[in-house]
Parts: sequence; C-alpha cells; structure tokens
Amino acid sequence: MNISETAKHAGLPVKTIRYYEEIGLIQPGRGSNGYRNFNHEDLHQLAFIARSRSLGFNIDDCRTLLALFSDQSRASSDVKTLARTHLERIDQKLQELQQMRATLAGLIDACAGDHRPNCPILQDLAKPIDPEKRD
Amino acid sequence: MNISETAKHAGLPVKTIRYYEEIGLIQPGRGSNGYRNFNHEDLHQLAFIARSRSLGFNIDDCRTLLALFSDQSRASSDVKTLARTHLERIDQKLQELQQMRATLAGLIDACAGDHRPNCPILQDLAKPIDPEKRD
DNA sequence: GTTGACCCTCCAGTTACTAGAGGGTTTAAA
DNA sequence: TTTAAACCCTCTAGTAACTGGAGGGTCAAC
Repeated sequence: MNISETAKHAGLPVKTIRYYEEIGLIQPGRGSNGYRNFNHEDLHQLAFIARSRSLGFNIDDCRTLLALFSDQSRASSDVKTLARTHLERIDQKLQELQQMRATLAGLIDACAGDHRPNCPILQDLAKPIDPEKRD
Repeated sequence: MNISETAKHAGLPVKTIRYYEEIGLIQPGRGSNGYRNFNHEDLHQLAFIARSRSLGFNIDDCRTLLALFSDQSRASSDVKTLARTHLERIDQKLQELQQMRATLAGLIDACAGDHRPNCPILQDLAKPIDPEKRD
C-alpha cells in the first residue's frame, strides 16, 4: 500500500508517517521506484502509534509501548507503570491548567470590558511579585 | 542592577532574560563594559511578563499585553477579549486532557499489573481504528 | 597576580511535526 | 505519443520558548 492510502487508514498526515520512519518508529519496505510500501504490520504499528499519541504519550513512550507490545514475555506491570507515570504527568498538567483557568476567569469577570482604560487584568499582571513566592 | 540580581527579583533564569531581550520584549541599557543594566521599568516589565507567562499567555500575547499596559488610551475591552480568547484555549486543552485522563485511568484500572503479559492497555492501543472515526 | 564569580556572544539542541523547494514516476486522457 | 494531474521522493528550514555549553572578557578580593 502506498503512503497516501496508508495515511488515510491510519488517520495521519503523509508527512507525519515519513517523519516516523525517519526517527525509526516504523520501517516500511520500498518498491523498485523508491516508493514506500506499507504492509499489514506497518499499518498496525501506525495505528498503534496514532492511538498512543492521542492518549498523550510522547514519541519515546510510543517506542517503548511498541517494544512491549511485540515482546511476548513482557510483564503487564511494566506497561502499567509507564501508563501511571504518564497519568501523573497529565494530572500535573491538569492542575496547572485549572489553576490558570480559575485565576484568569476571576480576572475576566472583574474586568468591565468597555471603552475605559481601567482594567483589573492589567492591574493584576502589573502587581509587584509576591515576596512570599520569592526566595 | 545586573542580570543575576534582576533574575532573582523577577523569578526568571538569566538565560530567559537574555532571550527576552533578543526577541525584543525588553530593552535594558548597557554599561561601558557591555554588561546589561536593568532599571525599575525593566524590572517591572520582566515581572509583568513572568506573571503573564505563568497564566499561560504566549510570548506574542505578552507583547500585546505590555503594549496595552503602556497605552493610556486603551479600552479594557481589548484586554478582556485577549484574555477571553486565551481562556478558550485553556478550556479546550482542559477538555482534551480530561478526555485522555479518563481513558487512561480506565485502562490502568483494568490492567492487573503483574508478571503476566496480558495487558488491556496494550490491547486497547492495538485495537483497529474505529471505522466511525475514519472518513 | 591570580582565583572565582560574574558577564558576554554565538551555536546547537529540545518536541513533534509542518511547509516548501526541486525533481522523479505513474496514470489516464487527448 | 504527448502531456497534465496526481502521485512519490529527498532535503532544508521553520515552529515555541527556551536551555546548555563552548569560548572568552571583567571584576573584586586576597
């Protein structure tokens, strides 16, 4: 199967698939004209990667997950540990974003949003740094 | 004030401050030896940027916010609009992360995490792509 | 005068792609 | 048979916001 068909099946851009080959995530064969040939295995791997990425795993995690998948003697605990670590990263990010959201929403609420220059948002941003947070 | 003192006050790494100058966010003066000199205004701007960044605004937003701050004839609606747009970006990201988190947590829960190879996490990642989601 | 803590610039690397230039191949119609 | 569209290829550079490191000048103290 050629790259554009493959891209449709995997739900990935053609460029991304070339990139995945470049960094060694996949190794499709080549035809005599130099065009890439994707077989079932390649397709499966791409789908696997796409799904992993959509869950937020980074490329390195994907590499590890692919290796674990093809390792028949893996322990599920290894997979679970990787996933848990990733979940922690997500939770951390969620907390940060929720904190940001709360602060920002409060400021937006406080701002009249009219033609006048007075603005609580800018006032907050311009506040001297809290000495508690320094040192 | 020299750059390392300034960095402490602003709560930013020295490298970051140099970077902010390089991209034109700040323009500290220079001493005869070529060392940067930061005055009150520079310090204030750095704190302003640091605070904006901590709320998730990107560098371009920071530039705009700084301009609005120093524009006495600004309309608070301009600031509010910028902040609202940013809030929407945050909400979008939060939704994505929450979706990821839910899926991932479910999979982690389903995985025994023992020495055996059987693993629902890998099984999920290896699932053929949902035809609903394709085309 | 030398040591250590500063400061400087410039270059390269990070993540995960994406855009575009420049050029070969295939397919199908004219 | 030509030719045009629609493919395919590689290679380079750019994105965001820094960060690390090399190589080298400056300053204050002992």
